[in-house]
Amino acid sequence: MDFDPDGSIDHAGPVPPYRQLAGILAARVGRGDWQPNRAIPSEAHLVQEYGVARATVRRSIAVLVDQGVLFVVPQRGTYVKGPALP
Amino acid sequence: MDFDPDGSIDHAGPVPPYRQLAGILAARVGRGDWQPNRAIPSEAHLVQEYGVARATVRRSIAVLVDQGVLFVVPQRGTYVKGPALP
DNA sequence: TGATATTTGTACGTATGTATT
DNA sequence: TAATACATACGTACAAATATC
Repeated sequence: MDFDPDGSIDHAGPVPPYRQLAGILAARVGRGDWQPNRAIPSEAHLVQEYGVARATVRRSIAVLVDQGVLFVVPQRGTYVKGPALP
Repeated sequence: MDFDPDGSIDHAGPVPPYRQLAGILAARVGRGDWQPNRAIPSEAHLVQEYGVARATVRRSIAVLVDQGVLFVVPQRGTYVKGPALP
């Protein structure tokens, strides 16, 4: 599955929003919207930007954490995974 | 962490309910309440039995699926993982 | 020192969809 | 046809840690 980094969420289609958002965010990481070891927008921001519930945002992030694309620092933010820091 | 298979959920303590329930269910599996390749009670049943939200039950199950204790068959039920069937 | 804002963690309840029985 | 069971999503609330002022 390939997603458009500039796409929006389709609440009617067969692909659940959390998968769409995971794909969109992954595409944005791949495009370089956010650099390695830098924070992506907060969950609250993504809720506003994509018009989904926070639980949906968190589920999308969980998918990408599982895939090794992002990592979360509690009470700090969610970051783009990069090469190990020396 | 070890949990009492006959314990209940403490909503006040420091251990979040989803972890408590995961521990309790794991203890019940270990004790043999449910046999391998047999279904455990439904999510709705566990909601009633332990007095937590369904999201909490699902989160507990997700932990145990991740640990290889249970597996889920959509629209069928949640099962105790056992040795591979011949 | 204290207060406030931000951010993620957890939990609740409710609703609808889909597949199976 | 109806009931059951899991999948997904919404909104809301409060806690805890961190950052800032």
